[in-house]
Amino acid sequence: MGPTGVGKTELSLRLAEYYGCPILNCDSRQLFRSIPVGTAAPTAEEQARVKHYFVAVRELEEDYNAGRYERDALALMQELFRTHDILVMTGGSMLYADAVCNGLDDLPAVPAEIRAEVSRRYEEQGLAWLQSEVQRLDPSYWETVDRSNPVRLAHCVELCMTTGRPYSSLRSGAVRQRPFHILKIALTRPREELYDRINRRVLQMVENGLVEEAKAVYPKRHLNSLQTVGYRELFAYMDGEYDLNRAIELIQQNTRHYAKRQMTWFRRDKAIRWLNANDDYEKNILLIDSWLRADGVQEE
RNA sequence: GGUGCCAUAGCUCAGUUGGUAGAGCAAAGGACUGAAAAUCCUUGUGUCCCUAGUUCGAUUCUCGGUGGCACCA
Repeated sequence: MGPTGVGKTELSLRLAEYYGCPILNCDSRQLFRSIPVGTAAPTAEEQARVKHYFVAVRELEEDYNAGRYERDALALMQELFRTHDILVMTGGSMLYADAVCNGLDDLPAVPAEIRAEVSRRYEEQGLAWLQSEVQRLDPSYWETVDRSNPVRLAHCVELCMTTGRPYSSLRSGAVRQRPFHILKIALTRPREELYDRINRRVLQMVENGLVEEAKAVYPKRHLNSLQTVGYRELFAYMDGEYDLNRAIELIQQNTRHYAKRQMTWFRRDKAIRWLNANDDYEKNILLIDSWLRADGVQEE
């Protein structure tokens, strides 16, 4: 793991080469086809070095989420562990990583008409409607939920409507035991350096054709998969809201914001072991190897 | 050269009928079990451009200066 732009790709490639194993992508946007430039997906050359899974395997239209990722990842890992002792998973989507490591509670899929209904009433009646519905349908969740967050409230209402039960009664928060050992590693580097890399990477993406890529998917801009840094700003630019330079500045800024949110999540996870992104790859790989030995995963 | 307007938080600006000031953005911190590159929450002391004057007290009024903008020559 590690914030966007910290340098995960190259270390994960070398680590996978070292152990002779494939890489499972854990990035909620690299999963999709059609947006490789803006999501900094592994290139053809990188994928030629190491077999990758979960890269460019979903259509933008698909309703994908962390729960589906958990199931897909566990199923694949069960297969791969038949022929590999070690697997590398890399990516910055923390909810997806947590879904694989700790598991999510079993929730039914929300029927499209319920989702549409909730979304319509929220648009018509605003946050107050969501708030009063949560108070009515799930008073216990109301006590703890972030009451200004429409996404959280809507999710609760959708599940109450789908199941006829309070959403909170479906939540156990239980951590699942996995049939494999997990070593969580995160890369870090000084913030100034990280922000500088992000700023430069955005410019590089534009040189690599990000604007053209965004133009190609512009007709699909309302899809959830395209509610993504780098695309939203360019869609707004194409709508004439501001010029290209402004769009680029905003992409840089929003990417920095994203990296900051990722850092907040990492700091909370005490299981994470940290690596300095400026250290030699060799040094970091040896360190990881020693952690695996200490955990009893690798034999001496 | 003349006249007018402006000078307040990193940026754009508001405001103080004279009692040392506050919004948005930025930035920082945080939350987050199915939209998660999403969504949401918290945090605002800064020679109020400089000098002198009036005043118990000036960022606020007056004179001068400096810088910027506009108009007229």
